[in-house]
Amino acid sequence: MGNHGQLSTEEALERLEKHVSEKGLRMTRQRRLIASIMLESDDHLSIEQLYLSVHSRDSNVGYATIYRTLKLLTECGLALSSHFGDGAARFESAVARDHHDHMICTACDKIIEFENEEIERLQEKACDELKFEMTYYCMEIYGLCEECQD
Amino acid sequence: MGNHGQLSTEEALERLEKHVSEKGLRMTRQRRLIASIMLESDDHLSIEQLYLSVHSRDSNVGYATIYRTLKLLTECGLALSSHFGDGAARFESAVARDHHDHMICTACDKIIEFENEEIERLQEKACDELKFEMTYYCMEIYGLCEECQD
DNA sequence: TTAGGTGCAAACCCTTTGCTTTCTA
DNA sequence: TAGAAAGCAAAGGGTTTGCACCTAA
Repeated sequence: MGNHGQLSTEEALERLEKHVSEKGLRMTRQRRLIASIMLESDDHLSIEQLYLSVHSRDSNVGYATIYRTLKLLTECGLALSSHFGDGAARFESAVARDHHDHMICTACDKIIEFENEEIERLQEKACDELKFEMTYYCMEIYGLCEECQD
Repeated sequence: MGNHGQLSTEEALERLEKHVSEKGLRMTRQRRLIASIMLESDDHLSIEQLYLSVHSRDSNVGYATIYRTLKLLTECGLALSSHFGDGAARFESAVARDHHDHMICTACDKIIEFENEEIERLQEKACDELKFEMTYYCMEIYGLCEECQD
């Protein structure tokens, strides 16, 4: 992992531009817009939420561009995707904050975030033992949040 | 969690029958068939694999019944679903073995299973602290397996 | 006998793709 | 100016649903 450190949106955009130009691709208005909305959010955005935000600033952008840009962002480590409960993917900034995990309430769909360095250390140890080279991981705990327990 | 203990297929079927009758539902040939194939497998079965197995024993069973039965099995804790890399759901027996987690090689799609009680203990602790009542969890580590590391 | 279940096909939803037009480098 | 990206709509893949017929209890 080793992606600790809160990059600013500008620094993240630079990283994206660098990544893009290294791959012989091009930076566009849409990519910048989508990236900055994604990076400035603290939430787990669904594609639809993202689409709506983007659309409110540039009503020509379509879903295809959102999907394509998100793929780019994920590739270069600026975004992380999850599939809580599943159905649609959700994305969150990978650089605005340290890695964290999720508890998902199956009654009200609330998402509680938590960090646990000890668990991360144990995961790294488990990977070492099995000679597995971790790129990223996700841990999701499903159950009932305090309010939803009968 | 607390679902340690290797139930036999028969015991698991009894549990399913009990669950089904408690809900005022009915036990059918198809449900028994799908459940036993699912429960006897050591693998992470895709719906398609399951469909093929089931179909080879009863060629009338369709996908709809597989999906509906799997939902039932998941509900009563006999099956667990995951979405490795995502796309299609995969299911595995929740009672044939103790809980374990997965490392998924993003190059060759191999799935490595591992158990780590220490991590489970820390998860429980994290839940206690946040007053979250865990039903189940999944931890997936993505990366490269030994053979796929350049 | 009476809900509930099955099977089939159509519907759905999310995501990807093909193609033409537009724009970055 | 060449080649990548956008935008649209259509295609795809997995999953769910509606409905007529069947079956467990």
